[in-house]
Amino acid sequence: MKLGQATIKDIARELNVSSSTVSRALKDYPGISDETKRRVKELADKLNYRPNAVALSLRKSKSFTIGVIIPEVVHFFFSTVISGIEEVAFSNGYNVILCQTNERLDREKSSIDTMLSNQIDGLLVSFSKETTEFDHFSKLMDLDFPIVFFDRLPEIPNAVNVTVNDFEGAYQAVKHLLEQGYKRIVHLAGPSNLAISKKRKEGYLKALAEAGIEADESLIIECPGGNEKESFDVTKQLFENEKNRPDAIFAHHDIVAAGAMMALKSLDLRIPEDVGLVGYSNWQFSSMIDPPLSTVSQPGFKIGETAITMLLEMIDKKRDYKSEPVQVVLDTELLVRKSSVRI
Amino acid sequence: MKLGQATIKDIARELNVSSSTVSRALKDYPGISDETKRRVKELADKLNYRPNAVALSLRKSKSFTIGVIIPEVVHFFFSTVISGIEEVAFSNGYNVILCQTNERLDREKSSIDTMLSNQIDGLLVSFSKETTEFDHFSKLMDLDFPIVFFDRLPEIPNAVNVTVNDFEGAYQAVKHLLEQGYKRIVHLAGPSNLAISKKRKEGYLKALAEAGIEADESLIIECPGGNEKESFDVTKQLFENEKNRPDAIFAHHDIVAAGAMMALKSLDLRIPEDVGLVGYSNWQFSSMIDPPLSTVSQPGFKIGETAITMLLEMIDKKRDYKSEPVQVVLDTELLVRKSSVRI
DNA sequence: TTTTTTTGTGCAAACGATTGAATAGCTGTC
DNA sequence: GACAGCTATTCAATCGTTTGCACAAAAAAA
Repeated sequence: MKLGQATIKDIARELNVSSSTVSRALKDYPGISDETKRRVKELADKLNYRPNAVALSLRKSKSFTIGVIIPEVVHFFFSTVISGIEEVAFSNGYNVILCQTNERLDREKSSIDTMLSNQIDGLLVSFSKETTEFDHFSKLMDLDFPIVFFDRLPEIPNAVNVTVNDFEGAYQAVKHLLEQGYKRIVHLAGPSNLAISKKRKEGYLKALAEAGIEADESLIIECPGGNEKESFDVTKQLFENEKNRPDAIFAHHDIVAAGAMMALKSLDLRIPEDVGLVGYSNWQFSSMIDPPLSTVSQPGFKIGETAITMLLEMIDKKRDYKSEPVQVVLDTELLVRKSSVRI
Repeated sequence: MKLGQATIKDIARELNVSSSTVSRALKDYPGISDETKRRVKELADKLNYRPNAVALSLRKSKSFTIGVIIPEVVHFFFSTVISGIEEVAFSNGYNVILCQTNERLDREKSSIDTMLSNQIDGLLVSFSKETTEFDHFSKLMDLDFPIVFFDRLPEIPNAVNVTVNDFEGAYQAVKHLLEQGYKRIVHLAGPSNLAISKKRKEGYLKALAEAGIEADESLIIECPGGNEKESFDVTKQLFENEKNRPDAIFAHHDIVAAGAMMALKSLDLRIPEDVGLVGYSNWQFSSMIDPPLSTVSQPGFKIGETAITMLLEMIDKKRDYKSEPVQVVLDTELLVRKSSVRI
């Protein structure tokens, strides 16, 4: 930056004092005469002096910048998380530098590299779908570098993380479907390598088991892509045949549910009368579609807030997360809308 | 950062050479013996040396970081823009630091301040709804600091910017409604202080004028909040009365349209048979609601890409935007879906 | 008046990397 | 054997800020 920004040196030269004096005067150090302080501050004001954060970073080995790694900004859930992160970071004087991996491991690794050379003070991570080994994280953690994982959990012992109670959320959702009298419930599952997918599936299974219903493996279908096209096709195929047709769907997330909803409509099946439908994540559109989609809401903003709050505590060493690792699990909330209510 | 990151000095010490030698060896400067180069590179590799970007920034007065100011991440449109920005920035070795203003001017100003003290090389801005005077931008521009505005245009002569052709988009949308035989078309408008709102309204007016229909001011209603609740209420009130009831809506964006759609449904009005509906921005959900919403799609990703490409050119002085200011206008696309087709 | 204490400033090194200029040790030439 | 010319390396300053220590002058105590 050219920007002719005034520096401490400029002030010092102009006032015929040393840089040290200016520095101290600006920070109201004791041992500087009131007169000098006044003159320094006055000039600083006039020149619109703004401390050079880069120089400060270098000097203090602290950049007041934290890195955020997420798969994709355009996922509504992630954008709410970012919003929460931003909010707390900003009010604590931290900057947020953002990298999205587009679900790719190589991008994840190189993003971390650039961020590290930019001397970030800590990292908030929701890793990519491709990430199955976690050395690039655990190496950093061994060096005491502060990392908080959110939403997606790494297979690293004692990793500090914030997630939602996916198991419970899924359990509640399916239990609700059962209470509404639905019997043959399909689960459109997420990518099997993500912990969240497993948790949701387990919740689904538990609810069935509790109701004394034996799980039918043919009703559990993985939708790794997570787009509406995929689930449209899957659902259409599943419900085409009248014989032994399922009567409800619990989807891994709302986009998947939306695809399923369209498939059901194209088959002239009524929702919720013929088929009940519950999604996950409470995407922005869920309440606006017809019928409004029942879903499990995840507190995205809260996740972001919590994660960065913990990260800042790690950075400031206010709490020793090493001896007392923390895994925060936030509650989900089942939002019952029209798509799953038939009694 | 503790991180015991190896520095040039560490390598120098270990190898009993000076830092300068190490620096030059790493960059294959001429005048360093092959033997030394080999040893330096080998050790650098072994120590996993990574240049300190902060030190570099300070030295070179260039941070390879650009700042992005947007109103809110959770707006789908903005998140696609960010995605485009991210992509190009990353592949050019730039970092993105992100601040959302939550539509507040004070946040906007203080964000810019922090970003500047972090020595960003340039700024991409979509300013807040509250921003009505632009001194905080024009001051910077006078100092030749690179800024590109997107989506929202400041009242600054010669500001470099990227927008979509909102006028044309709105015009096409309303023309389409007219072609479908709708006659009394409501416009649920955006905040009147934003240029985009004006442009869309003008497009609406032009289409009407062309069709020889006199604009009825009572059919143009501002929805400054832009949430579905607001437009729900407005729409309900407008359509409640059978007498002289409007027969179509052109909404300032899809959320507003979605609110209107719910209101219409609650009045048992059929879409598109009784009332036609077109939104704006092609939010993710628009294709998934029932009926699927016709809308004007804005190329968010492309906007991001274009804006940062121009910014990088300004930063690298590849092009002189000062003598030849540029205002890029990207085309929108009318996506005709069910909500507006009745013939 | 001399010594001690206080007050206000300045010096210089440091953070990590770069870079123009200086220098040391060669080899080769006349 | 003196000196030019080359190669490989080091010196030192620089970017903007902070901070331990030294130091001078003035004020207070002896």
